[in-house]
Amino acid sequence: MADPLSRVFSALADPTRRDIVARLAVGDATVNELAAPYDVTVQAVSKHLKVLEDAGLVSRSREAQRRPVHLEAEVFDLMTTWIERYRRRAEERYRRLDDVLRSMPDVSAPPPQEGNPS
Amino acid sequence: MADPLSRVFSALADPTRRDIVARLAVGDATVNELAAPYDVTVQAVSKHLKVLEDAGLVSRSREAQRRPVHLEAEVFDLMTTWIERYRRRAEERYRRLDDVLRSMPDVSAPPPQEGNPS
DNA sequence: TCCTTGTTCAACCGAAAGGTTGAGGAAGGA
DNA sequence: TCCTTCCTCAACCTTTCGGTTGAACAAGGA
Repeated sequence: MADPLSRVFSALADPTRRDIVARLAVGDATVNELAAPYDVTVQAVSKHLKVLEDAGLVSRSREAQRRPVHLEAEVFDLMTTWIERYRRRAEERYRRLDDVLRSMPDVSAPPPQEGNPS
Repeated sequence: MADPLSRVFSALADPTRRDIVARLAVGDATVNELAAPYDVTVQAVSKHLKVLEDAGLVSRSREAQRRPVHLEAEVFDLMTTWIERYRRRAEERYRRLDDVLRSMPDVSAPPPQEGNPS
């Protein structure tokens, strides 16, 4: 899976990885510390971290034997930019439809008040 | 995969599905219309739409034989809320560390590592 | 009624994801 | 030097994912 956006979304699609991100938002941590709360092996958590690292969400440094993991906030922008773009369009489109409906001569049909278009 | 957040992130982890969302931001479309640009079968696109629907990103109505697909913008909030929360925390933490570094008398020794609750 | 169009369901396939165990590398400390 | 700690790599297993083909269902139109 080459593209960065897919990697980020995919990385955050796993609840354990989101949990790890949440934990790292508090402060840097080592793999062992991160693995403690879960009943999976340290190797599994190490794999999760690799996924997060490949997505650019996390970086690892070296400090004696330890490899402290650090959360990188910049990549989040990639997602929010994408999301905002299409959400804005969808909402504009919805608003426009709403306007059209509102400006229509009332045809005995119920008015488009509190619109749920499903 | 039960939780809604995982479903949404997972749904958008696929480039074809993001493409479909982009297409739907312009306006509603049928499965056949959505499938046209890709060289996969209509069934494959139908599956993609099911994933998007299960994530709440899309809804399908009925209109004669056609099933027009509609983009639902609300679910995006689920993601942005999550993302913003941890990005903000990460940035605060970064800013705080920055302040600490800036306010430190320049010692030649390595700085006291920032709050790591181990 | 039968046919055509649009869509979904079911079964299958290969590749990738997420987990395991076991071994190995890197960096101190005794 | 040898030992211990922390971490990653490699091989394997099972489940899920994205795709296929083939059949079926739903709703007009002839």
